[in-house]
Amino acid sequence: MPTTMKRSRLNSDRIVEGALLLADDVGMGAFTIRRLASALRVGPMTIYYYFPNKEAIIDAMVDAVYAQLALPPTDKEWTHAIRLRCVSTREVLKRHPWAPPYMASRTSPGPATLQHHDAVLDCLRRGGLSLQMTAHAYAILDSFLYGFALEEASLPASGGEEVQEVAEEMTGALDAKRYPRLFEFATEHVMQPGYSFGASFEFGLDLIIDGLKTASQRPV
Amino acid sequence: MPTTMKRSRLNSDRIVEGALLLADDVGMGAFTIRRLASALRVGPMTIYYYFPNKEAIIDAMVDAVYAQLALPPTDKEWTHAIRLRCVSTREVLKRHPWAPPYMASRTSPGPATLQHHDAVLDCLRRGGLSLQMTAHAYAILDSFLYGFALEEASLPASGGEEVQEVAEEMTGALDAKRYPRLFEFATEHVMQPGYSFGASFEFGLDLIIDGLKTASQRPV
DNA sequence: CTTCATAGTCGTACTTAGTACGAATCAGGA
DNA sequence: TCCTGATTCGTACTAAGTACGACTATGAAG
Repeated sequence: MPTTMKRSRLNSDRIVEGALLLADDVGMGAFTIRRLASALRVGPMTIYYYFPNKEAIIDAMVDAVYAQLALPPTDKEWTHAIRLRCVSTREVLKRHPWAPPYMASRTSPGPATLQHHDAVLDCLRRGGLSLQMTAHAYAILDSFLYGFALEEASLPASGGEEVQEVAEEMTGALDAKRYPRLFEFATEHVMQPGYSFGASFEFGLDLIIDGLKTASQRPV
Repeated sequence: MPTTMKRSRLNSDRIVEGALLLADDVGMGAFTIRRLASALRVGPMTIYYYFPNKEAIIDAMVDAVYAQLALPPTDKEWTHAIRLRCVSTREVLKRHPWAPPYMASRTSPGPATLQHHDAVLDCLRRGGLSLQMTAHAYAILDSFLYGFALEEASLPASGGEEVQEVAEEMTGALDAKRYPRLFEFATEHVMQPGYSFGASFEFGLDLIIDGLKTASQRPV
């Protein structure tokens, strides 16, 4: 064994990788240096050889998330390209439900973050949108993406029938007289078979992209 | 002085009030029981007479935020009523930039929260939207509101020219060759006089409401 | 093969949090 | 006056982030 030593050496990438797994698993509330170190089987202080502080680790985590987002393909019409990028973003954010608040609030973007933004801006500009319309489009789309991910993150594993079960519990404790519409909504929609919060994602995404397309075709 | 004693007694409302002020001021990262107690001029443990733990305080804070949101007026067309409610929500969230992640993720809603949701659902249903379309509308609108507030919260006091200054700093450290579109966007749009991120809010809100109106008028 | 500089790792300890436990205080009624 | 329940808080335990400096292993120089 020439350069590979018995216990593979630690490095920043391995730390970020472990950090993502830990955050995905326990959430940022329980994400601590000590737990991260423990997961990596090193002492807590070892982390500080590679990162100056916890903030820097979170910065790197956020950039690692951006790196997973599909860039809008350059050979498609901008509406289709952006749609693919947004669907990909939603998939990634489902894997990293802790991420949206951190993605929206970082002030020191990493290289993957910059590259991603540059690619999205390029897609919109090449699609013929004005700078003003590009700004609107990007703000609206990302607000929707972050907000939707935020809401989806609080749902119980949005796949199965757990949503219905939770809804049943909550509805039981609900005053049907005081909140008739909530009651109606819960019993006649959420608790129905086939209900899926996620279904609103594609509907909303298409609604927004259609609106942007129309607006961008309007004369000044 | 009959019932009013020298030092007004503490109570849950006063605690929540102080908690909102503190969180608005220092953010949730620095929001601690000790600081809250200090601001209220009591010992840290006094808080625990009124709330079982920090989580319960945050629940109460979130409900207090919901209590500030204007309900959609019942005597207007649903699109106008919802629009007013959304504009109000955005104003409130600007005052409480810490709130969106907490509002989206609470699992024990308070009375103001329930009432608000009930009123919004009522507005949409009375406007003729199907349950399915109501679900879409609510999910999309709130995603947009939370996401937009989340992004706006990370901006430097979105009013003045600080945005331009920060943009100039960031642009200075930016590789214009590697990220040409970011560079273009920063120099030719963000740093221009009159730029305002917030301007995208009303544009996006109207785009979404228009889309919802159109969709709700389509046959099944 | 020994020696040593260096990269990498961690033991210890200080500071700040949340909060359990129970003692101290204070107001009003008996 | 004395008791009782409502408040308030002092003390202390546990868990974090992280400064500081010591310890170790590895590969280069002699």
